Amino acid sequence: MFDISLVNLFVDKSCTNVNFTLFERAMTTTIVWFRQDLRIDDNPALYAAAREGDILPVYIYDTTLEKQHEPGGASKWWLHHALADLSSQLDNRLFVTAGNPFDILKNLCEENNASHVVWNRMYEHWAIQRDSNIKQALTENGIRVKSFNGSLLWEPMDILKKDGTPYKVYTPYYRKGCLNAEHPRLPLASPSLNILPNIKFDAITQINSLKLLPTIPWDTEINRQWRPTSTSAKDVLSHFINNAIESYSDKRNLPSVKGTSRLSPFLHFGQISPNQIWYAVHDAFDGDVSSKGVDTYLSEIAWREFSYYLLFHFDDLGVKNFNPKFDAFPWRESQAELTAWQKGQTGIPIVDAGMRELYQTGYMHNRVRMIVGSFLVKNLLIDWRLGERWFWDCLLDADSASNAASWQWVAGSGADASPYFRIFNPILQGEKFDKHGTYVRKYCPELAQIPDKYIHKPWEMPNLLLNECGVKLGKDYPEPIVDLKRSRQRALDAFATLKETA
DNA sequence: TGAAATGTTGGGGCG
DNA sequence: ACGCCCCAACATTTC
Repeated sequence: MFDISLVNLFVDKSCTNVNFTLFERAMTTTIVWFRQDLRIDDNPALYAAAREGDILPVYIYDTTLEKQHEPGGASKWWLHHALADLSSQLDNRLFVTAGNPFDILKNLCEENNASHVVWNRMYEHWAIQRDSNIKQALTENGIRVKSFNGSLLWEPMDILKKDGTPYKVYTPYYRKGCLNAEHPRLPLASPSLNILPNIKFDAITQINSLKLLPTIPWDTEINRQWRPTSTSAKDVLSHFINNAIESYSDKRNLPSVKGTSRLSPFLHFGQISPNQIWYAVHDAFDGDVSSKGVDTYLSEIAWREFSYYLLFHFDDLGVKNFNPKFDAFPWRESQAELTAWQKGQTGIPIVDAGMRELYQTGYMHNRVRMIVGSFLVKNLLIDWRLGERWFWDCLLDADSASNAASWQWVAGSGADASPYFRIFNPILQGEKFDKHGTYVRKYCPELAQIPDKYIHKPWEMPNLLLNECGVKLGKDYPEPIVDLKRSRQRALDAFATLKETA
């Protein structure tokens, strides 16, 4: 549960309207502290600051974070490029540095005679606490501080049940809570900026000094697949709206088809806002968003909101079972099996293809995320938190809210979770969503010659035929590390022990 | 936003 | 014509 006084410090409802007036004085210098809002358009903090006077745009790589809150390897890669992009849009006058945010902000205020600091809010508990402390300390130093909502359609504290408590189930949260609440803020125009100081930084050197890029070049495939700029985010969005959204509900589950928007990393870093997405979709369909594909897509955007909502109201979502019954769950410990899963060497083709896609490209198709998650938690009985950590390190779109909520959902320990007995059969999932093994063949090329009939279960193939396809199980491709049928039963048995103790 | 086990139905082969 | 079995196809229940 959250501390209400902290929330009050953190929230200032008076500035959630579009037509806010930030400060009384006509001309001021305002530090805009960029965090996960790396865009110029529809940026409430930047917009408010620009209307009032000069701005000093700053990005601080926070070196005071606890280890588990530091961005993972893939995230850092994206951040590097997103910062370079933002800086170039700010005429190479984004001040990039690393250290303790409070010290840096305070010094910058003094050096530049800046009297105001603004930022867009984050919703992790540690970030709320950090930001509250900074706000208080700066205020005590005579500096005025305002925070804004730049990353959510609906503020978590505004959507509550009639009894004043937060929703725990997605559908009523979205359909009753969100859709009946005030409409989300319309996207803000790009402000004209008067940036101080009037010098250009060597942006690349500054950003390079954060050492966000990998020392060994594992990012070649990632470089090929992604353009981590805010311009690219808009292109990706309009391409999705023009070409794919209407068939979204049919194609979003097919990992060999680009049927999803692939906007998640842009959203995570705030290179595009949910408001921009929301209204671009509404505008494209003249407000009629009732068709299957469009409705399904918007409800996925709302799942992201729900994840932030849960993280805000239940701040240890990423580390503690939402359903405490799971605290007694008999997780297995097997480093060998965890490693096999991480490296895509489980012997189950659709699982291995997904894990290899993740490792090679920094991304995994959503349907496959569910399949590999179910496999880790249910077939291997490995704690969902270990899966969460691996995704955190490998995903370009790693996001503490979505990651925590989704893993708890998969594990069955979360709010509105998939019931524990819903155990995916990766063979059937493969046959259903990757019928011809296109996806498997792409990421498991050693299986490329295997016919459709056996592509999701090569161990059932007669040895003679396997030889013809050039595959020797246990050598070219692993034997399955678990028996699917037996491990399914083992999971059900393990789950049954919870029921008895409950 | 499951899968497997179990139950039901109905057509066709066959004695 | 009839009963019986088989089994696919679908529905329901259970985990």
